[in-house]
Amino acid sequence: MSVSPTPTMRADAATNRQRVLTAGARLFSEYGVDATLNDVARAAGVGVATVYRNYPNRDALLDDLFQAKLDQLIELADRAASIGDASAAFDTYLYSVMQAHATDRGVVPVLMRANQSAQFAAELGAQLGPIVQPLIKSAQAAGSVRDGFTIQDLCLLSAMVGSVADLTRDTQPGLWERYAHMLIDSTRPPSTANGK
Amino acid sequence: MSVSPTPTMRADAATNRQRVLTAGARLFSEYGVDATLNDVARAAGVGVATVYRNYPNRDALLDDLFQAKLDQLIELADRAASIGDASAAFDTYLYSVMQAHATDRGVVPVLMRANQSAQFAAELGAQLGPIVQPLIKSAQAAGSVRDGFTIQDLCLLSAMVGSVADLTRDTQPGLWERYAHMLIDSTRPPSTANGK
Amino acid sequence: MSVSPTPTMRADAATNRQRVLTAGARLFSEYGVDATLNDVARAAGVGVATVYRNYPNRDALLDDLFQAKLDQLIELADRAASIGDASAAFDTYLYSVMQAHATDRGVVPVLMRANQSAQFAAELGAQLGPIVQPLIKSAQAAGSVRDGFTIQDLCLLSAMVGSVADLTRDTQPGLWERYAHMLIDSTRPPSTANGK
Amino acid sequence: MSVSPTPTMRADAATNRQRVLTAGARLFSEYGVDATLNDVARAAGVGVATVYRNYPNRDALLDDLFQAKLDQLIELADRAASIGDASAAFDTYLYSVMQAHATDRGVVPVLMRANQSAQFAAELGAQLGPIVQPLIKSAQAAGSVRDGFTIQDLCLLSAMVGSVADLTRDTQPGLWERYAHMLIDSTRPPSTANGK
DNA sequence: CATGAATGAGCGTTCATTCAT
DNA sequence: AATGAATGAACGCTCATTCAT
Repeated sequence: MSVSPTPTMRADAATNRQRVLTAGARLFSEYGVDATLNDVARAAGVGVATVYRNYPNRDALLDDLFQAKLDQLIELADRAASIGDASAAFDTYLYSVMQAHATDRGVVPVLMRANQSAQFAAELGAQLGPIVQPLIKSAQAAGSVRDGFTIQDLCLLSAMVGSVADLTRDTQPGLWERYAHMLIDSTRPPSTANGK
Repeated sequence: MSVSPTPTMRADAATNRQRVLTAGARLFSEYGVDATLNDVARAAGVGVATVYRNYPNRDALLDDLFQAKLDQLIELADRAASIGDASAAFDTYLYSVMQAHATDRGVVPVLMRANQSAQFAAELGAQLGPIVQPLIKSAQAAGSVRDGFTIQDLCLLSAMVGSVADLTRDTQPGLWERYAHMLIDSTRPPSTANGK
Repeated sequence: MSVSPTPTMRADAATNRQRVLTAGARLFSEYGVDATLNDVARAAGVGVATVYRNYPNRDALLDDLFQAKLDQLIELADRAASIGDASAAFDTYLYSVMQAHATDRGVVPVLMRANQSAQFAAELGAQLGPIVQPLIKSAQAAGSVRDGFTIQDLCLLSAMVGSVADLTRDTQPGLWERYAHMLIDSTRPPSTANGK
Repeated sequence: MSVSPTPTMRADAATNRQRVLTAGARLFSEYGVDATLNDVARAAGVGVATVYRNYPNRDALLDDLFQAKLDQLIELADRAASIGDASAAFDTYLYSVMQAHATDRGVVPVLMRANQSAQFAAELGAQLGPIVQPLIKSAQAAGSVRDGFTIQDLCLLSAMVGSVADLTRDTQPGLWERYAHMLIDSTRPPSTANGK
């Protein structure tokens, strides 16, 4: 006796939604957010209408991608959190996020909607905060990150690296790293005269 | 006693060309480079074809805007150069460029073509270099700017501020200044154990 | 029992493609090849994009029309070939092709691309040759067509009739027939001193 | 001492009109009637408005070109008429007109408006008739041109050669001559049983 | 009266979104 | 529920024609 037809279909539907999401992430990552939905559909191996069944419009897909990207950042944070040394953990995390921004053309436009919509901002804070906040706090306690450094700083510093990468990708592909390091340095506490 | 007879007729055409340029600058500044040429024409109060007469294609307009923006930066540099103190001059210049990026959405996409085309890069270097290079050198000599800091750094740091401004304009309009200061700080020489 | 499942869906698409083709043929036939693709779309009762889905550009539509017109000529040739008398067969064919050119403004510009592109010329030769060549050969053997008469002659003679029809359609609709007969006569072998 | 200013200006105006006409003739001849009026103006070395001052619209220029081309045909007729032998005179004239059509892309569209407007037809008949009619008549009297051959035949036969030239110019530039000869042959009287 | 800059309707084409199958 | 063909508004751009100089 089958477990009713719906579960099966749900699985199918869920699969399709996931395929669209994955394809969208990949295309936006490689070609930027200008990729057309037809391209996404084709890449996902489904019809356009399937995309629209799952996402009423283009933005809805981006909204969902937001969560996906966010998950990615959380994953990175979890990994960094497992590092013993607080300073290293923070640096690792910040650098990995910067790298994500630099190599994935989709992160900025998808994720930074947080800065344009309170809803996204709240979402990001709620999900990322509990993991990243401690990372920052610990690093501050360890003296490797200045006071007043916030999660938003972390996000925007990374976005900046992403913007540099965007501008220089074609001509100087690795250049973003120079600025990544500069920005990481800028998170350090201001040096006092005699160290301490 | 008029200098030459032709300018009379050109006056109108030149006016229109200028109106197109200005309108383009304004639209690109406010709404980003995605503004359509029809929009530019409407904003300039001229027909589409007038835009196309002056600028055979979209890029040509950007090219011209490039020069206009460049002139703006040169103007800023000249002003800064007139400041006696080398450190203050540098800081003033960098900040003013950042401000330009932050308040004008057109600067980055128009000016940063330098990072995508050798020709623009050369132009920028040739025109800006002679004025800005001394600014940097003097500040380095004065010990307020780290060695290895280049004009490109200056451009990209400013572009970063522009990207932050882009992302936060709607919700936190003045936020870019926070990052402007952070980045200016990052141009300082690394602190030695006992400071200065 | 259906042959295959796909045709079902294709049916609609194929219908539309056919409608576009037909509308194109009609418009080009009546108004010449200058008819716009928007006109074709409107005449076909479909949106512009439907035209573009089927034919990425104007030439693609002409390419397809090329084949359609070619099929028409082949049909005419087949019909003529079924006539027993070689001379009558040739005359019938030539006249019918001339008639096609005279009454359909689209034939010349669509079909005569053969004279501008080797590819089309080859296609035309390959498809029409095997049927028309015998027609010519037989008529030559029967002494009603001069030696040296080629398929190209046949095409160009017909095109000429088309051009006359074009020029005189409005004022003297049937005039082309006069020239059709003149040209058909010009295919006869040169008369020898003592006739037959 | 100037002969009053107006005559001078008239001369200027007439000169300009002539320059436009000449430029139009040349451009249409080389590039076909699709050449833009701006092109014509530039080629004539005048502003567009000067073109429009002389010709209220594009067609008006073509109308005037009509007369120019007509003059050309008259000139050819005059030359042919000076040939002693009636048959040779006719052949020469017909061939030269065909040549004009074949080498001048403008002749057909400009001159053949005669077949689309009674007015032009009348004009053509009135101007060309008195010179060409005798040419035909004499050739008919000499037995080298069939009865019933008219001026219109002459025009349309030439137009046909022009159309062939148009179609084959790019790939087989000299081919039109083959058809010119064929068509000239077709003007001969039908051969009787015993020839001559 | 000559100039050539300006106009705007219209072309070919693309893409987010809808709808028939 | 899934497909992909169909839609039409909108873009970049051209050119016959008009108008300010």
